[in-house]
Amino acid sequence: MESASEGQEAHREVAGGAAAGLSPPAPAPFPLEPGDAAAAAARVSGEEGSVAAAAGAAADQVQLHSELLGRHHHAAATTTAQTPLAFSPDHVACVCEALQQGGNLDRLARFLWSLPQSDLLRGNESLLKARALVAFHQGIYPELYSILESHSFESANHPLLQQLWYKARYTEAERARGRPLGAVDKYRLRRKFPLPRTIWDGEETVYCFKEKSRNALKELYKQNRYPSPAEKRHLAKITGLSLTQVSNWFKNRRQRDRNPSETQSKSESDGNPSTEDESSKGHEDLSPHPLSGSSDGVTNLSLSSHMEPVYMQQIGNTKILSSSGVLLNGSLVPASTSPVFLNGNSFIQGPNGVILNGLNVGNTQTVSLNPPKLSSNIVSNGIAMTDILGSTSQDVKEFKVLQSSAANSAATNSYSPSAPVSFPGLIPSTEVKREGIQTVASQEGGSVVTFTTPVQINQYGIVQIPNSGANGQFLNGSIGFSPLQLPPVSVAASQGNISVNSSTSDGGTFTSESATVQQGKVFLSSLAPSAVVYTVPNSGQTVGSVKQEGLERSLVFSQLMPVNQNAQVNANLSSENISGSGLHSLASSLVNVSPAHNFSLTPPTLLNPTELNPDIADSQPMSAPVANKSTVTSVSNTNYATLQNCSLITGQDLLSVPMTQAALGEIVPAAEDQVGHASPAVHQDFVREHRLVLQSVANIKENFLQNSESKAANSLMMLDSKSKYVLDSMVETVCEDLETDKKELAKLQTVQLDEDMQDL
DNA sequence: TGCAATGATTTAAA
DNA sequence: TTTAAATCATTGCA
Repeated sequence: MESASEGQEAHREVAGGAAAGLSPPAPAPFPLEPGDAAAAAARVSGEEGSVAAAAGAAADQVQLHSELLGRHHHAAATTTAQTPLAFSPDHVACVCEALQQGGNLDRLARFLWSLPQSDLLRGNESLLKARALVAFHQGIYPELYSILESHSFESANHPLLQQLWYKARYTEAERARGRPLGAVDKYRLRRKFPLPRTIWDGEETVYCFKEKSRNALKELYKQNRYPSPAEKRHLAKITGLSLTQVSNWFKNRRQRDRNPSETQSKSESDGNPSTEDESSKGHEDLSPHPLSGSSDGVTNLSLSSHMEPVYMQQIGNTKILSSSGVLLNGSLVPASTSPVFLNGNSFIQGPNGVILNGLNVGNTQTVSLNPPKLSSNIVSNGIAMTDILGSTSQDVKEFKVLQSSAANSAATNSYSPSAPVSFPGLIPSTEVKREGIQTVASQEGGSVVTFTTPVQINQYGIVQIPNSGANGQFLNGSIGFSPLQLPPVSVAASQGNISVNSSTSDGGTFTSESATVQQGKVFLSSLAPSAVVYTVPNSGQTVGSVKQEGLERSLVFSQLMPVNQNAQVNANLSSENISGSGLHSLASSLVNVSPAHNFSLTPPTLLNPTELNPDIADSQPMSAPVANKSTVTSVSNTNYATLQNCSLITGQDLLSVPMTQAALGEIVPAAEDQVGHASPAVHQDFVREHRLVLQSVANIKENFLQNSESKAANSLMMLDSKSKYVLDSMVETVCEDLETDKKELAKLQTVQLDEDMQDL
């Protein structure tokens, strides 16, 4: 039985068949009536009456057989076993099938009875199936069981034979008990008499769904509780379930998450505490959204340096670790203490530990941050704040800004789609659909600006404000939209929207769909593959500061960082996660990095980026693998400092390009190694990130390749094209001019883009 | 055998 | 058409 519905349907079919077509067991078989086989053969050959050559030949054979039958009938019956076979085995099978399909089991019984006991027919599956049908029809259940157990049937015949098996068991039990069986009785019979492997594929099922199907459903659910029809179809395809079953599963899952008190099972929710947490937190208040993100996609981790549970979240291509009380890429994880706000690509930990982007920084490698103060926390949703060069409030007056300032009490009230109340000072993220990005940004001043004309974003990450003239009214992100993150095609936004139709990107790392407006300025930003931006809440001083010390090559903030071969494994996945998901394998791998150096962020002082790192001023080329210095490229003057370009830029990093496919569709086979890494042959199910990681870490690759099927399913999770938008206020970023770096990066990325396009 | 978990179905609403 | 909600039917387990 493949599923509950199928099982139920199967039972109904069997019952119906018993009522309509399966008459009580026939008496002793009697000879085949002349013409039966001919008619059957004609039906098989085509329409009845349409004479074909094959049908004619079959008719001849039938005539021959009839003659044999006649002789047999009028002669000694003992000659049957010695009667030469008049039909070929194929013909016999053909007739059997035809009679089965015609539902004429009496005739089928006669036909079988008439056949010689020829070795040629022994093992003929159609014949065996016919014999099983007849045995069932006649109530000779031991023979039925024997037939079903004695031959390994093709999977195509399994459903029918399974029905026979169960129905026979039911009938036997009913006769023994003298009463009809209830559903539970039948179920217990099914458990008591499991299907023989000869008519069952052997795949274990749990509640009718195969475990791998359930895992696939769970994985997608973590990413997206409201899958699109296309996603549902794809999921149905890869799970072997029907679209209805997939829909029902999501429907039930959502419902039961909403009503944990009624149905929530603590034992069955993936062992994932965040799932329960989320359900109990009323995230369902959110309107349906393609990517809920939130804490659903969280894997419980145990970090040696951390007493609190640490969750791994994957949004698109972004893997995020967080302790409780961390705002992750727009998802709020409530905490009573030490909230840490992370942008999508980096990890920062509060006073009790360090989590960097994919890095589990152990006790010996620390990133010291000033104890954050909730009252001044602002979230940068994985985006690098980008200023508008030369812009003024007038310049951006066409942006529509919805007030959403956490620090501004007057503005905070109206904004609570997903914000737990226990997170004061945080500005919750806003779900913005990709296809129609509604920019809802916070602004300290509360002004409202609206785009009346499209905003254009060129391939160099420049967002041009319409009607702004040619004198630099751009949304320029020094680490903004990279050529690879946005297609070279400018995209337009309708009025009131900032629409970034990043058709070539689907990875969660693509945070280009971000906009922030504050203090009359518009920030459109994105993370370059090598850039990291994190916001450090401080004590509320007007000038924040960041100091970095000894941040060398080994400290990598890139999402896809080279994994240190000497990495210390500090993450322990739960058994379920380990067993079921390659994604988790990846995730665990990503945290297995042990930076060799420490750096600290000291109490605030306004630092000039150049002072912090002269390399910036020198515009050290980013041609891989360089950029080995951490750089603070901007310092907020509103309590937040932004670090950028802290990455160790390597070839891998530069090629850390998210998948270019648009949705949860086909897994795009990975192009061959772009930069000549050590692992040219990579499983094609992997998305590019996987591949790149694998290229870097051979031993991880082995883990990934253990189960390609699950990897494909997990890869799906990384392809969600939707991004969350964190709207913040009070964040002002000073962007550095990294044009030189950008150009170098652009070169490399352009090459990659070309190859991506070829992949597409 | 009871009960919880889980899949399917029905109904109403948007 | 999709969703939530309620409910039924089936499954799994102690």
